[in-house]
Amino acid sequence: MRARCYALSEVANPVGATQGKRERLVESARELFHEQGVHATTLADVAARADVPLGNVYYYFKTKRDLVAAVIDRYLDQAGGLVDASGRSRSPKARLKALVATWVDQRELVARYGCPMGSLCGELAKCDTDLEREPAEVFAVMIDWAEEQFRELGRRDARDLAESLISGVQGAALLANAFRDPGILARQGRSLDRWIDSLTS
Amino acid sequence: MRARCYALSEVANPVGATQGKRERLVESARELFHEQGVHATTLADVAARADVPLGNVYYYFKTKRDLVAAVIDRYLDQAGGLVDASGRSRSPKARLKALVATWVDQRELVARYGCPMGSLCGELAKCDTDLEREPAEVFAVMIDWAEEQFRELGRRDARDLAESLISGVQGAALLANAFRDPGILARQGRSLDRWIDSLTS
DNA sequence: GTCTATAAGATGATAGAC
DNA sequence: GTCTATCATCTTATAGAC
Repeated sequence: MRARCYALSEVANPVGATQGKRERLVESARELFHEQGVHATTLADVAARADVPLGNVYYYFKTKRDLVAAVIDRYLDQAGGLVDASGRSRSPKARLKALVATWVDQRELVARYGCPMGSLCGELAKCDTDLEREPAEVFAVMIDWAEEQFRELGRRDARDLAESLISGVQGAALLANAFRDPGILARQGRSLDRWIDSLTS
Repeated sequence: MRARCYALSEVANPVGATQGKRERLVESARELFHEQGVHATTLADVAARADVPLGNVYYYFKTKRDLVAAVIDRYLDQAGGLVDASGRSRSPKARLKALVATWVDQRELVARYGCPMGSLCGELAKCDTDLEREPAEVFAVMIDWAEEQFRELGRRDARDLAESLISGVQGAALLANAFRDPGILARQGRSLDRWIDSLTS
């Protein structure tokens, strides 16, 4: 919902003076938060990557916290898109495996910097701002969606299974990052696929 | 190996003038890194909790990086102890479940601040220091140990299973932390227990 | 070994010209 | 709306008295 507000202001002035500066700032921040972490990323870093003067950042975001919130909103939208992208045409099992594949396909990036959402979540969970709980919403979107799929499979324990799935992906991402080894994510992805295939209603 | 060196200097002067100050500093740092994260924790914070004047910290640790390294070493020792603690008397399956229980028993703390080692690992993975890979050693100790247990069960795919186990625990810890819900860790712990029980050689 | 004071540098945020 | 200059603060680290 918050995301929509931001999007609207962009749409209202698509090629105007602001020229997607806000958009560039958010994307630059998202990348840098992933690569270096929120705390280690300065507003000067973000401004430089977005090719925007430092002082101008504050025109778009009153505080650094607001910029972080905007990045979370982008992930929220992305999670929604990820979930929508799994078309209704295929079977629930295929859809679940498609979700897992999203991480496996990005295993090089994940091994280098961790899961974008997972690492952001871990970092913000330790913050004193009012953002601690926000990234959990992103996971909630994915878990809810996975739960639906498991329910379509006729599983009563759909919620548990959904938590297991996301939990498995996130754990694999963490280990892959720790060891800088994309192979861990690939292997765990195959394990999860086999697990999904083996499920009976 | 690094851990032993530090320990020796303590043993050499168990109740001397330094009076375990170094020990207090490491333990305070460990707690604060867990609660707030490494980046957000200042040496002043550590000094205050350890009841040591700020300037004195630098007598024990030349840089903040060195203090972080000492905390990792403590986790390495702890991981070794955790693994040793699982006595040889019980079955491999019981030993594996005992490992899982270690996290489940601490679910309140994990839900609040995340897995101590997992969150440290995630944070350091993004660092530019030479410490990025260190926390992975802690996981390596646990994975190697779990692999042994699975091998005793006669599993050829012991390595994969060991990665799945630790990955499952870490993912559950991450979600529990994101949602501030110890229940997730409890449920995933039960799932992992059932999974271990269901394994055949 | 212990501690105070402070230097040196980085960073979030603001004021105000254009 | 845009951007420069700068303030105020925080944090690592050091110098040097005791």
